[in-house]
Amino acid sequence: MSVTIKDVAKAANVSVATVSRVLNKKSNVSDEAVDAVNNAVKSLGYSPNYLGRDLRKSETRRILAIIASTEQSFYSEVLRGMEEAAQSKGYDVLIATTRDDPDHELHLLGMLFSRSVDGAVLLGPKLDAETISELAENHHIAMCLERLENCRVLTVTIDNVKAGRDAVNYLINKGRRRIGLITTKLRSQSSIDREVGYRQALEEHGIPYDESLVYYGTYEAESGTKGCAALMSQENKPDAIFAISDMIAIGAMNYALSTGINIGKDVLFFGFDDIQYAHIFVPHLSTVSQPCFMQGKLVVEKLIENMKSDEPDQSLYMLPHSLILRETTGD
Amino acid sequence: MSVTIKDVAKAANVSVATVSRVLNKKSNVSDEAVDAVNNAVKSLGYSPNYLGRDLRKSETRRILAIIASTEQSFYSEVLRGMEEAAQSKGYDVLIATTRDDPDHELHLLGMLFSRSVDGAVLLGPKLDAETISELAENHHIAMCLERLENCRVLTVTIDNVKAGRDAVNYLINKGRRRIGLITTKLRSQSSIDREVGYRQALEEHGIPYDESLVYYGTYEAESGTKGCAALMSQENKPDAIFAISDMIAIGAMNYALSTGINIGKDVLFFGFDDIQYAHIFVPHLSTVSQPCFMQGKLVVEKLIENMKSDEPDQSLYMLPHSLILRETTGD
DNA sequence: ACGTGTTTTGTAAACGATTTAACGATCGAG
DNA sequence: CTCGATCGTTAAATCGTTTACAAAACACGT
Repeated sequence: MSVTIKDVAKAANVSVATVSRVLNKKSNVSDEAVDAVNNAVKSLGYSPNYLGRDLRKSETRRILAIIASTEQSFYSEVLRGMEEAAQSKGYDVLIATTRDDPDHELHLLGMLFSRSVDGAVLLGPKLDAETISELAENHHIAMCLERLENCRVLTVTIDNVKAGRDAVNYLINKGRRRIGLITTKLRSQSSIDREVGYRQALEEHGIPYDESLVYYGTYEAESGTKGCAALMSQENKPDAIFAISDMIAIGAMNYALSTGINIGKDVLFFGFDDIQYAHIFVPHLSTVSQPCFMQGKLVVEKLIENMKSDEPDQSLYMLPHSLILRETTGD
Repeated sequence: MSVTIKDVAKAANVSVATVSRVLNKKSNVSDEAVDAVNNAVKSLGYSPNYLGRDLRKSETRRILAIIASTEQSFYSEVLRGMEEAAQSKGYDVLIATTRDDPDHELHLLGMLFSRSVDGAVLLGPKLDAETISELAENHHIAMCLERLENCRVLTVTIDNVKAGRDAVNYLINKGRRRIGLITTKLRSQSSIDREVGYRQALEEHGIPYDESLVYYGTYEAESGTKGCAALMSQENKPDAIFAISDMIAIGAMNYALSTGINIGKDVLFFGFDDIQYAHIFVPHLSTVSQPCFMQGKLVVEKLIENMKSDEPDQSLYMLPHSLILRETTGD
């Protein structure tokens, strides 16, 4: 059917071993042989079957990035970082989506178990810590953006507790005391951490925690709108709102805009992630910025190191975040 | 090193053929053998090496989606459609990004040439029509969202000419005569087509084409802002603006908002794509909606059909679009 | 006991590459 | 002139599966 290394060997009048050596730029091969092989390759339009090659070498030089969906443009920079690191080591990055289904996530990890990729990075896993820990014992798995409590897996993320604390501290230092929190009911560790940070900031300043200022919704913008409406329609209105994602913050601001609230004066808004729209939406949103590119780069670098070593690094790396101050905090 | 089918065979006291038969749920194998194999598999923690399997069967049941970057959340629905179709036929979808580099796009297609995937779908290719046509002669390639002039490749997209015409006709029917166009300098076929549609609509209504109403920029929101500023600061101001993407339209509206223009009355705005932010941004954006999910689904269905047939379908399928009317056209 | 037909099993040959071991040729040194 | 080292090359083993083919086991009617 299709042209194999044998056909090339025949056409070049050498053995398959010689063809292989030429293709892999090994030494010990005469100039004439090199030319003959290259000509044969070109004239036959040969390209090597990697299934055969990978089987023999038992490595594919491919890494799988498993994400929930491509919807969050937020992942984009992380993936770029991953690709940068991968490329510099001669690896490719493939992406697959779990559609928020743990079973499908497991199915995708099957590519790892069945040797179709050399390693996998989970960005926002749906599987539980124990399952992942066990799988990571025998396969090269890492996590990025999210950490999991008690998970024995190489992880690269930021300190979400501190980030939440920093954001809320900033609002407090701006003289605000009644700070609303809009978060999610279904909790990822990062949203839990951010809420913990929120509480710590209040505590540091002796502000009592008030559950009427906290709204639990979903990750959608609409949920932010609802949350803002709920918080604003009660007696004890907040004078600032911290949303655990920019999307939620933008939804919340939509409500504020529609009711004539002066954003940045009457009520301050703080988001999280610094997505593209955070500085397109008017008024521009103050937010916490994660080093996305660096996280992606680091996790792949460490993962590849692990693939070479037999004493795998299971550390938790936390990269520094920063506050981006824009109009919604009056800056 | 790792456990193979041979180890399982030994542990279960049967031949490798029997193990293979059990694993592939073939008939003609006794219940005792099935049990013995399953137990061995479980106790050894065996999972089959797909490199061996794929090599033997010379198929991987994987399809590669090649996109420019994961930034455009726009692709998300298309990919979901692709996955839906793929899954129902027992295929997986992998995603890889070209980073707008034709060389890298070719490198990724290498996965197809080297039999690491069975087919590839290009979403917004950087390679030229002739190159793609040639490659498609010997490999299973399809295109989605974008078409290429004179490209002999299975393609699923919408009729961008008609879509552009429909959008502009709508503005004209709202009584507008000076309709601005904000498009891009670096042209994809779809943006060319949309501009053609713009001209056709003007012509149909006897409105002369006025090049001072057309701005050529980039795909960024900022470019929309600049474009709007340019169009609005001249003498012959437009009374409506058609942007070839929502992102550009939102950027354009940012300028309008900052200068107190009454969007939806003084100036109407029409976007393209119906991205998530089109109905989050205030005022809500009127736009052209593509059947993203369906395009993804169809292209994979047709591609898989092609993989089974030896007379590959190279048709151009154009799915119907629709106009979404919101506040920016006064609806 | 024997042939016949039906399951169930095992053996061995692929699949397409890399790599090891072995070979003959060439060359320099003693 | 011979021996050992070096170089270019080849034949064959190997990677982990699937599967065509053959053999074995079993059931059954005669």
